Amino acid sequence: MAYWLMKSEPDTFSIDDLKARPGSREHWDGVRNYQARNMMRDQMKKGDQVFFYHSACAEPGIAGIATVVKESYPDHTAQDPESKYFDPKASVDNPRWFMVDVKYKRKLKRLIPLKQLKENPALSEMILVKKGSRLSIMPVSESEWQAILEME
DNA sequence: GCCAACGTTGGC
DNA sequence: GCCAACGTTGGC
Repeated sequence: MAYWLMKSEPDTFSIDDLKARPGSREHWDGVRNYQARNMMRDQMKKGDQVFFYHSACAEPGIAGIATVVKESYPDHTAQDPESKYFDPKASVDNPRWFMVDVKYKRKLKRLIPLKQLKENPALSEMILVKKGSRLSIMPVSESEWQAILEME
């Protein structure tokens, strides 16, 4: 089992929104970055654990935990001209973009702010805290996962 | 295959 | 809303 971190803008889709979905599960559509896509498509497995990160908001940080419940399949929003994620280069034969399904597990006891993640020496190598990193999906090592849980 | 121009992310 | 840092696009 692997650990991941996935970013979402809470104004669009927050941890509470995930919890409120039918079955508390949702497909993770809209990823339009190749690095993030490749990890989702090739490496994310059912049962993997995910930190749900709130980005581009007043208080960026880790809000909760989700579980991967369905492995990668084509992101249909890429083929929908009405979608803001529409990609004219995507097709049924060449979907180009993929997504997984995740299920709400729990919220952390408190939101762990990015600021505090940056201050934790155990997390100094985390992609999230590296300058200029914009990856919306990234692997988290087991030691980083544990270190973050200890900050709860 | 280079690289300038453009678009996006996301913290602040 | 600003803007630094990246990623992507497309002309050549």
